[in-house]
Amino acid sequence: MRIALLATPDFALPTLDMLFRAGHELRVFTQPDKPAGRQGELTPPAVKVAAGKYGIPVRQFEKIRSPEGVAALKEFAPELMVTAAFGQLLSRENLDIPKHGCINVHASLLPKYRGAAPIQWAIINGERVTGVTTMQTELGLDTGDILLMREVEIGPDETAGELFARLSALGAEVLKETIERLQNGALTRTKQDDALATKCGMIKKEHGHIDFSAGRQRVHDLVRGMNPWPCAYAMLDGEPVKIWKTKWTDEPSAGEPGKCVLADAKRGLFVDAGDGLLEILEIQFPGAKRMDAKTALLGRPLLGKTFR
RNA sequence: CGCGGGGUAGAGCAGUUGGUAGCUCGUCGGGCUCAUAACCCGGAGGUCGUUGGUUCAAGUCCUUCCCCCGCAA
Repeated sequence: MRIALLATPDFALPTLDMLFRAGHELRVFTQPDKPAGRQGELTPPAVKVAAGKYGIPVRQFEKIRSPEGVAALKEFAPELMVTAAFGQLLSRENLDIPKHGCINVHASLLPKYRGAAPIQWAIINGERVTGVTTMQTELGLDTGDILLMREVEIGPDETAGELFARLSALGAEVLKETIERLQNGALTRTKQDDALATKCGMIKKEHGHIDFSAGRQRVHDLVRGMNPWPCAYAMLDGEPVKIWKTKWTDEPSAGEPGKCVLADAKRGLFVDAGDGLLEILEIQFPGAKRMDAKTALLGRPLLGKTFR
């Protein structure tokens, strides 16, 4: 089938790979190169790089809704359009180009977690289960009819990065099956129950500020959900300290949330999280590299200090 | 040249107004103990990122370059 893939970051790489191997006639539409890194070098989207390796033609648009974008799509004349973490809204004009319309791969169990960062929010909110949904793209934000859905359990210590990797692979699988059913005429549509819908926005750095009075589980969930980006943090002596990894303990609270109740290079770093102690396994101080807490403790006396 | 922080023993950090380097852990040897993430004694280990300079003397001041980290994008 002739398919236009609209995608940008590495979430879509397994999908790109799958479509390529399945032998579809592909063209990739993605975002323009953008400044990234310390030097602000112009960096191409991950999908563009990968497509280049496969020899798949790539077009880049600031707005696929623009006349230029629409014209480029029409020129390719796809039978199907696929979006996966594209990062742009589509117009009616875009959607009407392929006869099969557009299928979106979304990393949540719709109608829950419509929006930008479903994987991270699912973890931050302490969800035990999430998944991937393929849906018929409509104008609303992730509101179209559900085509296929697959669930996965979220591990108690799983990070957003780890779940991201699993769901991006799963996304490719689900899309593969969705396309096969489409070709066999075996695809069914299910309307979303808007009453059950929840929305999530983009993750901002401020969301990572840890409130140690929130309890062990909520802090742990936040740390997992913000890993690897942008990483949860707390203020110590007026400076932001990143908390990369934590571990639940059964030790009782000392009644002073944020306080380093135990800070020993051999035993580890234990912080009061309101309803008990949470062990900090990996930490990163300003200007320093990320390291395990016991190592960091060798040169920094944290006992008695308080994270705010 | 976007802004800022940093490169000191295997690891993490200190090193004040410039005067040939300390701490914690690890490591090696010995001791104590029923035992230990415990304790005691002793030892090894550093051309202080790199280049050039100032000085009687530089980890500590100035300079070149390299690398790491954060912010901003």
